[in-house]
Amino acid sequence: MLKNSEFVSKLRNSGLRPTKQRLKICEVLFNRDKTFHFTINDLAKNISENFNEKISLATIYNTVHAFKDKGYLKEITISSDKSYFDTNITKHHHFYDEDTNLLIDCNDNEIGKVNIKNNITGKKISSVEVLVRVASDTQNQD
Amino acid sequence: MLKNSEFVSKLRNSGLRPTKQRLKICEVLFNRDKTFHFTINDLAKNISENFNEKISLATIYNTVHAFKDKGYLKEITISSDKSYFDTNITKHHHFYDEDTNLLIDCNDNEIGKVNIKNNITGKKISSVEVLVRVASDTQNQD
DNA sequence: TATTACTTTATAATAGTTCTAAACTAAATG
DNA sequence: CATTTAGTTTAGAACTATTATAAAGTAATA
Ligand SMILES: [Mn+2]
Ligand SMILES: [Mn+2]
Ligand SMILES: [Zn+2]
Ligand SMILES: [Zn+2]
Repeated sequence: MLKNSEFVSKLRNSGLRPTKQRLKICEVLFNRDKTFHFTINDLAKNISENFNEKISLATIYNTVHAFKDKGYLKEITISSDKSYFDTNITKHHHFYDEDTNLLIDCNDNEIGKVNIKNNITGKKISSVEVLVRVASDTQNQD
Repeated sequence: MLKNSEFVSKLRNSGLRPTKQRLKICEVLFNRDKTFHFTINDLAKNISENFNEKISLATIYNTVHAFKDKGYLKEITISSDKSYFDTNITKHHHFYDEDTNLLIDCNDNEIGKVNIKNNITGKKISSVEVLVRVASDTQNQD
């Protein structure tokens, strides 16, 4: 639940100018109680339907990628034709509901720590992500 | 290391006609000692460069998806713009080398069993996949 | 205020993938 | 074996998510 002036500083501190478009996107993404997952398309739709402002799709892409690069968003890839972004930037894992196409955060009550016994020689681990695909009992359960 | 007549039965048993194109793709994918990972593009290139036969890209897509549906291939999604297929259809996890863009299989010596304590109510787990991204020490380590 | 660097925008380009429909071929039928 | 049927391959078009372009606009700076 941040407010406008805080977004201005946040952007300035990141070397990003606080433009009208970026502030609107900040508001939509970060001015909430809970984190959430979205696609670029979700975000574009949200802005065009719920606000009078129009932000070009290119700007939405640019801004989301800029926010990702600055570490304010994480990208989660589920299927090759859809990319999700996550306002929860802490290390966490996901359930993916194949019936609803929704991502659901896991916490440590749900998935224990992943035990990596051996890493590739000469390489550093940049991330560890678990994806648990779920579907209703009556569906195709590949 | 299967041979042609075995591929013919395998395809027939799956309800797929053993066409020249499918048998060639079987040979390229399954007539080897070790499993491996590939993209559609890798496969198309492999066939066009190493064999005299020409298989249309549409057929390669069709066949790879048919093989996936029959459970002879697994699909692994790393990034939204590239989809990998895996001839190793056992449950296993992956390292992804961000420097080389290569997928590397993990076995139980490398990643312990993932402990899922609570699943979503009313849903069945269809898969559990761990992806460990690695990069060389000197790279950007997000 | 004037200058500069960055940003937004519409639109074009790109690339992976899927669709289409005609030609082709394996399997089934008689 | 000849015919019929259903499944398959193919080139190319279409589709869709994403990125590139370059001109107009805006924030920061001098
Ligand atoms: Mn795509
Ligand atoms: Mn794409
Ligand atoms: Zn999340
Ligand atoms: Zn693998």
